[in-house]
Amino acid sequence: MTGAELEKARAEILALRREIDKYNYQYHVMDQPLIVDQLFDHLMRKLQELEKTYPELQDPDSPTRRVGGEALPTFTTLEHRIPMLGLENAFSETELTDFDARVRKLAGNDAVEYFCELKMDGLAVSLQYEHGLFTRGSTRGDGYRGEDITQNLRTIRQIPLRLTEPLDLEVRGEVYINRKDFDILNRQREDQGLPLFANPRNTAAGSLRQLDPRLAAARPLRIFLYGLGEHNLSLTGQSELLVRLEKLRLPVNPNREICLGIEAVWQYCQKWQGNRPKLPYETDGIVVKMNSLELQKQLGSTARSPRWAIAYKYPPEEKMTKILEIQVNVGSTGAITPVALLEPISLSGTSVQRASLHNEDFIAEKEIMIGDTVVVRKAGEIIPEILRVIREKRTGDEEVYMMPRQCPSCRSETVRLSGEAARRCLNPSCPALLVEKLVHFASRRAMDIEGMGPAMAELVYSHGLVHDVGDLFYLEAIQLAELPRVAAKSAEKLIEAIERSKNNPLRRLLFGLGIRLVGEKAARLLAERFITLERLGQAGTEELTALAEIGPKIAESVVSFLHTAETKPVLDKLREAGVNFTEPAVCTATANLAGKTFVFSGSLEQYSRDEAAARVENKGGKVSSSISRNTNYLVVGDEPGSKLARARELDVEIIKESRFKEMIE
DNA sequence: ATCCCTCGAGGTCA
DNA sequence: CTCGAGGGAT
Repeated sequence: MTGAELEKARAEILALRREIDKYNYQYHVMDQPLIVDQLFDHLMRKLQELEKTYPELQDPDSPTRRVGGEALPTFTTLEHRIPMLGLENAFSETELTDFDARVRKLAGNDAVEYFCELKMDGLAVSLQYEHGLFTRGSTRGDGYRGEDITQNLRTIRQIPLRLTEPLDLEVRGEVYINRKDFDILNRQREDQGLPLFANPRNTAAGSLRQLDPRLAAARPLRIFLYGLGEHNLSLTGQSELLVRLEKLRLPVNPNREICLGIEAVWQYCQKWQGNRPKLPYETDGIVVKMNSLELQKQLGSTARSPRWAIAYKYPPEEKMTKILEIQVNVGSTGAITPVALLEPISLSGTSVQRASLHNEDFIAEKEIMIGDTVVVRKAGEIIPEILRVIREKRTGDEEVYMMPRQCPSCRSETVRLSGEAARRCLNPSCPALLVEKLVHFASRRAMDIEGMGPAMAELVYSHGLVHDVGDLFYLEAIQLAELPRVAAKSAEKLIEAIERSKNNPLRRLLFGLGIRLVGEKAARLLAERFITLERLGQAGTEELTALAEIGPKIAESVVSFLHTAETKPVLDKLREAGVNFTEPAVCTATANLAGKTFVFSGSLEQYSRDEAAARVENKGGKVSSSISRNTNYLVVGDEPGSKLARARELDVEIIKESRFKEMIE
């Protein structure tokens, strides 16, 4: 092969790629096919052949390489350098007006220029481009870290693998599926005898979580981009930003508008609420942002959401159905919760068959009877909720419901402690309660023992292998494999998972023990303060109450748990088995401030400068005494000095003590 | 009074 | 994935 030949091939390949990218864009983003499909396929085949002949000319951003690579064994997580926060919700005009009032107060008194766009009912994702090349993409996750779904995102034809400019940029948007495409997909599945999908949103979510990108490629995923993460574009307004994204050939929703003042926003909301069924995709509301990026920055964010934006949510669909029966569940705290079993109805795209009745006061207040016809809706489009009874529909066959006086599991008497809404089973050896405790102990946020879900917990308990969480650590694979429907392989895996869990930090153990009122937050606080379980055990209520955010109730609950007769044997078993009872001083998993430099100005309420500095360094960050371009955050306390102005000059992010506290915790 | 945590809830898809 | 009631802390 001569050099000239290679050069010729290179030129041809580049031209082909550019051409295909153009047609792709016209077809998938602009919805205006410029050429017939056969011609497009022909070009693709030609490119594929050329790339096969000249492997040295392969390129990861070639249109032939959208579906590449192997199925992943598992997803890895990616950190969002700038958190992907959710939005606060507004459910009425009043709540929008309240939002407007807050914004005007913070930004000055004029009518605010708002940027309104449709809220897509899909999944938020982040796309990273380096020098204009698509390198990484992830889900929103908890807002701070998401899953790396690069391979799947690459299969979405609307996402350019190369931008029209060589920019470093993180764009954020929503992946969704058109209603029509969803119907076609379901018809295909019907033909293939596969189970049908329930709605576009969950299908999109499931598709992005496919480990094999070829499966994701077969789903009709689409995307609209609407925001930025890290970037260095210079822009002044939200609407300008979207135009800029369009120029980069990123797909952007055209149904957007600038509205001057909140009345105009409300009209926009109503207009699109009316037009909702006409849209080719599903929307669940309107996103309202301040258009000025300058003002956005000025208003900043709270821990969970920006102050300069709100999501107006359309009122949820309501339907009538019948209560067939009322069931009671026993929770891991002994709380007995009634649940209504409903005649199945379809609501917001899913089938609804159950709804929580919370407690007996709820039932009494709504005057709910078995057999009643009730109005149901999905709160936030997710959780089924009973709104009210239609009394006119009563036939006289309805039955009054009484919460059971005896625990459905162990028959011991249920009681309602004064001041509590829940009726509880107080029998510490109630089977339902013990199984729930096992499940909680093994759950992901607690000891994270994979394979010990409700079914397995029930199995090992009912076969007498495990009576409390301490017994878990004495299980043997052989015992498990003898249980019905448990294979040798899964038995071994479970034993391994149990073994691994011995190394968990104390906070997970504390949380897992299921001490009343001690959730993740309190468990962590206690673990970090006392370091070992022994030292926590020596603490009295006064010492605990002295801690911020631990009051008398939590303190009492902790002390009584640790000293009650039932606890000791469990802790002995855990200790004997070699379960870790200490909290590691520096947790590398949370060393999330690596490479970040902090500067303080003004006095902090909760920490001395030294303490604050120690916390930052503990997490891998650095503290400096003067502001420079390299400073990542200025933490301002009471009466900040000249550093504040300097930080504004240099565009250093300014955070309050509360935000700082979150970062170091 | 307010903010935020705890706890229990449902449905879908992997 | 997400909500809502209850309740603790301040």
